[in-house]
Amino acid sequence: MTVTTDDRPDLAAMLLWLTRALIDAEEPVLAANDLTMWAYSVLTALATGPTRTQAALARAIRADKTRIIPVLDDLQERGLIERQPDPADRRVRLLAITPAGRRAFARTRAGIRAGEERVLALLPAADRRAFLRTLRALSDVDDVAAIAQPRSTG
Amino acid sequence: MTVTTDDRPDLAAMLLWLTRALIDAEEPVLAANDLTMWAYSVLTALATGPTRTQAALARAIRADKTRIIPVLDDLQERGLIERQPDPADRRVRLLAITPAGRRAFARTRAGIRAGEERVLALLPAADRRAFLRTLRALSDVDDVAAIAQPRSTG
DNA sequence: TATTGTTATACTCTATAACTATA
DNA sequence: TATAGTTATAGAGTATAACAATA
Repeated sequence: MTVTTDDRPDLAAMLLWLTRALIDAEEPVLAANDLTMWAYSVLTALATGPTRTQAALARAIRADKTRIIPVLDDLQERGLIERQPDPADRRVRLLAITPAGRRAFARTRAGIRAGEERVLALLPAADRRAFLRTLRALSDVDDVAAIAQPRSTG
Repeated sequence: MTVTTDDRPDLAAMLLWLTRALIDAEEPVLAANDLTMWAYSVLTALATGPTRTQAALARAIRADKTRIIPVLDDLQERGLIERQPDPADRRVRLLAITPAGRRAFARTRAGIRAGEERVLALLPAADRRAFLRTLRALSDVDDVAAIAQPRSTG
């Protein structure tokens, strides 16, 4: 035989179902902290990364630049982030998370991580470590989509 | 310290990015075979599972029952599936994949698996095996969302 | 000429409600 | 009274185009 047909669902299908289930499970946690998934995504990027401008933020969280504007408006109104004009480039608005924003982020992430722990607890410790390590490696890959294309090394 | 804050992105975030990249990569394969993601999903269920009715199919692929009707119409018109009234229950229409549908499915899945192989090839063989095994275990879990909820064991 | 941020709009996707025909 | 399948519609989510300000 020329092709090995593993008797398993497609990789993307398995990933999609698992991801959807986790995101569904996180919804109540986000709601309890008055955050949408996008708002949490923004706080995460500002709390953990060097993001400064809105364009950089949009790239960091893989969102359209127009997508996040209402989100930023809301977070700013609630005092969770700050937006200040950049004196060096007056087109740009510099973003920063506030102490209140950092607290909201920490609280929310703790809830989300707790839910993830309950799922990961289904796995033997060694499997769990290996899974997280490999998943992290794959999600660190620059352009998975390009690698999946034929002749991507042209 | 009471809580271990792993220095990593949230599980769901890593999964979501990886999944999106894979699905993006599969789009050209699906297009080359004149199938949407939902159509491929339907063919997969009918080719690999015991699905018989539309309601069962909708449950199997986690879609709303109204969601798949235009998809079934199209697949039937193209001769890739058959829909026949069930003599035992005249409300029901029994679904079946045709030989042509089976060929289209096999061809498409081969293309999708090839793309997945290129991504999985980034991993050491042992990591790859462990990742697939664990992912399969997690995606086989009945209700991940319920497990992620606090007090789910009531 | 290109980029940042913004608004408005159009488009896609999905769920909801309402219906029929059967059970 | 409940279920399978269908249709039409409304809602949410997203991207696109066009704009003003600045580089």
